[in-house]
Amino acid sequence: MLQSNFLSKTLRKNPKDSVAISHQFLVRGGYIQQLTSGIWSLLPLGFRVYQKIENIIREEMTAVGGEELRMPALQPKEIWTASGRWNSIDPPLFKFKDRHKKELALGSTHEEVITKIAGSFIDSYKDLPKYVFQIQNKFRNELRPTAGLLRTREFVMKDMYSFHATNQDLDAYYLKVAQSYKKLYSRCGLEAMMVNASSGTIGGDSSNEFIVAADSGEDNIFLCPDCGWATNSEVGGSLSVCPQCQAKLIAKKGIEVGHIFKLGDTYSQKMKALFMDERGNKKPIIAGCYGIGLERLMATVIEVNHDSKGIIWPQEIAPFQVHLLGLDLEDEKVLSRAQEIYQKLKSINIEVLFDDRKETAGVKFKDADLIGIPWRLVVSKKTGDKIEVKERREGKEELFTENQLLDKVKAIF
RNA sequence: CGGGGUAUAGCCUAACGGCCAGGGCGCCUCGUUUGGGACGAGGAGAUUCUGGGUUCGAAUCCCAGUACCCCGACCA
Repeated sequence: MLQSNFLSKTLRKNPKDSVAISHQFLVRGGYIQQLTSGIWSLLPLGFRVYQKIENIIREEMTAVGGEELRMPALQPKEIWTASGRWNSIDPPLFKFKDRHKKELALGSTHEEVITKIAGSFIDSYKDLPKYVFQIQNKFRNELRPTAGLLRTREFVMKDMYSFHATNQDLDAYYLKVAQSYKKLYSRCGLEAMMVNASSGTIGGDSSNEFIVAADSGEDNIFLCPDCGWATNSEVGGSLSVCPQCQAKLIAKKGIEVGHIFKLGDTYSQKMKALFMDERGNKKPIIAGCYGIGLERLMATVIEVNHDSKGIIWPQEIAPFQVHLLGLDLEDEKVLSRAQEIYQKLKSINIEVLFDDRKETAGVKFKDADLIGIPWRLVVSKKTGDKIEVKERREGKEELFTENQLLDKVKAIF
C-alpha cells in the first residue's frame, strides 16, 4: 500500500478533550474518527487492525468447535419481554417504533435471539452440545461513553453461545473457551487474567471477566500472587487475603476485555427452550455465553503497547508488517531502489506500507513512530544499495543488504 | 440521570466589555531546503455552537437551549 494513497492524515496535536492514550494515538494516527459521542468510524488504517483481530478471534472460536452465524441487530420487543429484560437491562436498549407502531430495539446482546433459535432446533439430548458464535454490531444506550474506543455506544462484539444437556458438560466447555480466550489475547499481544465477576443484568449462575492490567483501567481487581486466584472488587469487596491459599492479595487496575457467563437455564426456562433427556423428561437447555468487544480490545492493546511517540503494535495485529520509508525520492536512483524493495517484499506476501509521500525525513519518521508498525525500513541516498532496518520496540538501526533483508523478513513472518 | 467543565476556520489555540477576531498546524502558489514534525514570500479558509437579554458597544457579562469532555453508574 502506498502511503500517498491514504485517505487519512496524521495530526500533530491530541484532540482537545482526549484523555486516554489509545484515544489520542488512534485519532492522531488516522486510525479512527468520531461521528458523535461514543460512536466511531474505523478509517482504513484502523479497519486493517480491526480485521486482524476479528480473524484471530474467528480462528480461535472455530478451533473450539464454534460455528459462525449472524443474528439481526433489529429485534422485536416480544423476545425481550419474554426474557423479562425489555426494561431492566443495563445499559438500556435503544428502542423505537416502526411505521406500524410496532416496538423494536437495537440488540445490545443476543441471548434472547439465540435462545429462540436454539430452542427451535434442539429437541433431544442427542442434539447437544452445540456451539455458535457471531461477530456483529451491538448497540448500548450507555449513560456515558468514555475514552475513545474503550466504552462506546455502538461496537462489534464476538458473542459465542454454547448449549448443553448438563451443567458438567457446560463446566468443561467453559474451561475450554477460557483457555482459548487466553490464547487469543496473547496472539493480540495482551496478557489477560481471568477473575471472578458479577453477572450483572446478563444473569446466570456465575461469570468470569478477562482483565488486562493497566493503570488507565476502570476495573479494580484483587490478585493472588501465589495461586493466581483473582476477583473483581465488584464481587470480592475489599479483600486482603486469598480465600484459596491465604496469601496476601495485590490490588490492580485493569480493563475488561472479555466476559464469559454460565447462564445455566436462566433463558431456557423463561423462553421455553427445552429438550428431552434419556429418560423422556423435558428439561431446559443449559447454556453459556462468551463475549469480547473488538474495538475495546484494539484500544487496550495500545494502552499497554506504546511509548511517548506513538503506538507499538504487536506483530500479529499491526496494520502492516513493515513500514518502508523512502527518503530523497526526487533522486531517480533512490526512487527506483525503493520501489524495487517495495515490489520484492510484496512478491513474498509481506504487507508493506510504502511511505512514498513528498514529505521531509522528519515528518516520515514522526509519522512512522506514531502509526507504530513493528518494523521500519529506510531507503535513501545515505543507505545506498543497502536498507536500514529498525524495530519499533527496540529502536536500534542496522544496515542490511537486500538478501539479508529478505532472509530476515522470511524468518520473522 | 446527579455533579463538574468546555464550545473561536479541517486541527490546536489567542484576544481587559472597545479598531477589520490574532497565531500555529494543515491546504494552494513560487523559491530555497531535505536523516527526526525545514525556511522565506504570497494566498484561500470564521454566522466566535444556537436563541434571547444587558450595554453606546458582546467572542468576552447574564438567561435558556444544544453539543462534546470529565467524575459517579457491577460495562465488551
